[in-house]
Amino acid sequence: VTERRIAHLDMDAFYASCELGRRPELRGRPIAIGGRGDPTRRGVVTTASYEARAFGVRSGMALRTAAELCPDCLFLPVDFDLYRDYSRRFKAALRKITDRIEDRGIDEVYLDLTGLEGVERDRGAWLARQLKNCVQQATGLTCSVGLAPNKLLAKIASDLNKPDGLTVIEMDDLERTIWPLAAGRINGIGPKSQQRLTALGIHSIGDLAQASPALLQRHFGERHARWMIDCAQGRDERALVTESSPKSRSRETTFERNLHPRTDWHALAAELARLSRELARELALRGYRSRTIGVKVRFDDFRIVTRDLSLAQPTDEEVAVRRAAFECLARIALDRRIRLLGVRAGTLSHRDDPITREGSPKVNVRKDAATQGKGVAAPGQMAAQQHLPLFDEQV
DNA sequence: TCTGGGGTCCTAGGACCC
DNA sequence: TCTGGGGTCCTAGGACCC
Repeated sequence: VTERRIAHLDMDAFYASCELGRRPELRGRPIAIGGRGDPTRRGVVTTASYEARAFGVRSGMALRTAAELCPDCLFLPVDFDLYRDYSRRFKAALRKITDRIEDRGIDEVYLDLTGLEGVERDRGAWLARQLKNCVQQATGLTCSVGLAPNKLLAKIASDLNKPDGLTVIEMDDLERTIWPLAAGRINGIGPKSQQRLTALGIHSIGDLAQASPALLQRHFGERHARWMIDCAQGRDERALVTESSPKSRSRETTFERNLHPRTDWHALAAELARLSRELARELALRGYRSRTIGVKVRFDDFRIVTRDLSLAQPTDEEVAVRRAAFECLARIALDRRIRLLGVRAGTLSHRDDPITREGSPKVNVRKDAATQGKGVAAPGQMAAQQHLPLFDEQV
């Protein structure tokens, strides 16, 4: 059994780099990409150039906050079409080296270099350099590559020397290089898990490796604990996932100001209709049909509520999507101002798929505040019911 | 007016079926 | 009267990732 050689490739400050590729005269200036490119409006930074990062600007930060930290920062609106184009180009270029590629979003991939020509010479470092050259030639952009015996370590490695990095990690490097890192550097350990680990006195990956398995099991369950221990030991046997079909599609909007469920009902309903229309059009365009339509609401206190509805038959039609979406919304008790509204289509099948099941889905009504019918209906609920016919018939 | 938009996967209870 | 054990589907929420 020969050890695998897995690379993780991550584009550097991707959105910002794409913008600079199109407007090189901005090079050297602090720039931040996010929202509509207007820091007085609602939105967050998706990517900051390294010059902007020097001022403390980070992704996820409110645009307004970024503008305060870095008054000279240039703000640009998100242009997904441009980034998708760059994304296609670097992935197509890499595909000439190997087709064993796992797509991890717009700016990341894993590649399995095991057995490729030239890989045995220096454990893959030369090939990893070729990956970087290849991306550079195809896009003019830099990336960072991690090379390791598995995905877990390759991912950690690619993050160690950014930007324009190339980092090789072997099993022998585990204690020296990996164990000192925070547990949150493991892909899959996010803020919540990190906080729970900290409460147990576990900070680094090394702490995790030496923690009592029984303790971890008590706090995280058998499966999760097993997984964390394996990660801390650098163990990861997962193969690359080179093919996958989408599970869901969605559309959502954060309003410029929080909307009142009653006084702003017209705007809310119009937005739900618009999102439904866009979603249906996308389904039809891509040849998908959905059997589960859902709605998501984020209130002004950031609480998120979702409602799903399974349909008798999969659909890609605007009217069916909209009707289901309004039914879902009517089941949510709208007792606060609304910040975000979204529509989701799940349980996707393809136009050409054979029909796998027929008949109606099970009726399974969950008891929640809006469906119990006790007492007075919430204002939003009444509004939703009142306006349902209007938007159902509107084309 | 701090906190986007688009995804995946997991869990868990109840319904329902065998 | 009391007692089962899967297995799947549906729904809601939550963690996490890019």
